[in-house]
Amino acid sequence: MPTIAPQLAELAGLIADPGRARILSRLMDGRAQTASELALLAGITPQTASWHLSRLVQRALLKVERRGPRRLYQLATPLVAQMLEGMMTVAVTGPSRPPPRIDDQMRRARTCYDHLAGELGVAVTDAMLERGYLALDQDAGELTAAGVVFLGSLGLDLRSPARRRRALCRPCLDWSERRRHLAGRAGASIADLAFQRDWIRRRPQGRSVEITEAGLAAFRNLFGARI
Amino acid sequence: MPTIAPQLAELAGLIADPGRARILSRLMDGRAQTASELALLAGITPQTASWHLSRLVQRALLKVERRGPRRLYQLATPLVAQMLEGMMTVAVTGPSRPPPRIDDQMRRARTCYDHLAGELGVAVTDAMLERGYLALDQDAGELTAAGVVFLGSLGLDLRSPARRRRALCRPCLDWSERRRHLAGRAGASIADLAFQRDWIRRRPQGRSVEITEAGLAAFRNLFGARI
DNA sequence: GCAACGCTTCGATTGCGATCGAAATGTTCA
DNA sequence: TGAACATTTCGATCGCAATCGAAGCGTTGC
Repeated sequence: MPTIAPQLAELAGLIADPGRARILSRLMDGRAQTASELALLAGITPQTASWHLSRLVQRALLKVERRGPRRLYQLATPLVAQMLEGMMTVAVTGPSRPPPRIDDQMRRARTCYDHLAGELGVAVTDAMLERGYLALDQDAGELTAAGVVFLGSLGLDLRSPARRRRALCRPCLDWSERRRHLAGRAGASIADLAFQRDWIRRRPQGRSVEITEAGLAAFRNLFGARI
Repeated sequence: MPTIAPQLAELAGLIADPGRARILSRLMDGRAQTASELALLAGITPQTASWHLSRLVQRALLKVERRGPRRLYQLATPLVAQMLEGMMTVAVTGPSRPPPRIDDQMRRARTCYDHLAGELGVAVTDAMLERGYLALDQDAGELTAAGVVFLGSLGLDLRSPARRRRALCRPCLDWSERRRHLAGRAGASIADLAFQRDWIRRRPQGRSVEITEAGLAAFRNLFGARI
């Protein structure tokens, strides 16, 4: 009875190394990084990092792009990000885990591949739930008619890719807040909007984002988020 | 900058062993198995299996229940199943992976923790999509009004747990068919129904299920599934 | 063409985890 | 209480993968 267990084990083994795990979680925001940057981040020498990166690329967890003499690495597909997101969720949901000391900026606001996470992500999601724009349960979610109208008023048309379908969303379990927040196409659209309108800015390194003055006002007034 | 990378690596390391991976994928159907059965399945001695199982329990991937002199192991939470499902998806989505030889029965019909998968799961999902009962995209899904009515006619009331919310569903990427199929509360309800009405039966071992004569007729006539 | 730089390949070392035999523990039933 | 059985603990062995120094490769720019 051949199963996929060997492939599962192989995949897990690729993530099981601390250095590779650091690299992968750093790339969770979808941006690309050079090999040197990743080596520095992972606390290993460039040659070791190179070996790790080549394995990750070969197994198609990462893709690489040559930019001049340097190579830029990033997650191969959103599917990989989603998988890592699920693993992180379980990783912090453990039994009597020592409370994971998480970077304050990271906890405050960050991106989770394509959508908002941290206190900001949860606050926005809570506000949308309260206003009846959204329904989320354990493993599925739905934008209400009022929600479609609301996002439409912000200039987001979530019907664009496939007009026969309504706007779709899914819940993502936040590993710092241990609360569900909005992901999926709706979540990604809101994050895009926030960057476009300069409500949030990426910090030079790390996945955390900075909430601007305008952003704080927008999230509070437009969304009703308590943040 | 403390991150969750170490915990991610530790978790992955727990899945990275072939024996443990076999055990985990065997338990993906949510049922419990004894330590001996799992040892036999994984092809290792009972003492080695015991060591693996204790690690999995300690890290809260499994929970154990004592039934007389034997111990029954099963996945600790649905969250773990969902994580493994995501990993399996990536595990078979690799680049030039040698075509994973998958057990025929397994490919035909199986359960994925709480919902239908394999050809059967995909066929039922396709039929529901065609009839406009369902909308699925990359990472979210939605039951239409017609879908709620349809499932209601089968005796399924998906509003029960929380009446303020509509019936919710999510897509699950099938690792044998490489196609999306219905999961979430709606998917689980349909699978429950199928077991209750004896449309499908669990095979003594493994996660594959047998489609009964009545089941074949039901899936074809009631759902319009081409199977 | 040559130097500078980023990255990769090679080779040798090291440490940790998987494994199983042997023995201990625990549970049920007579 | 004692026998039968499932499971766990202990101890020793073994193999593999992570690591880094040194050297090689490839690209860019002068």
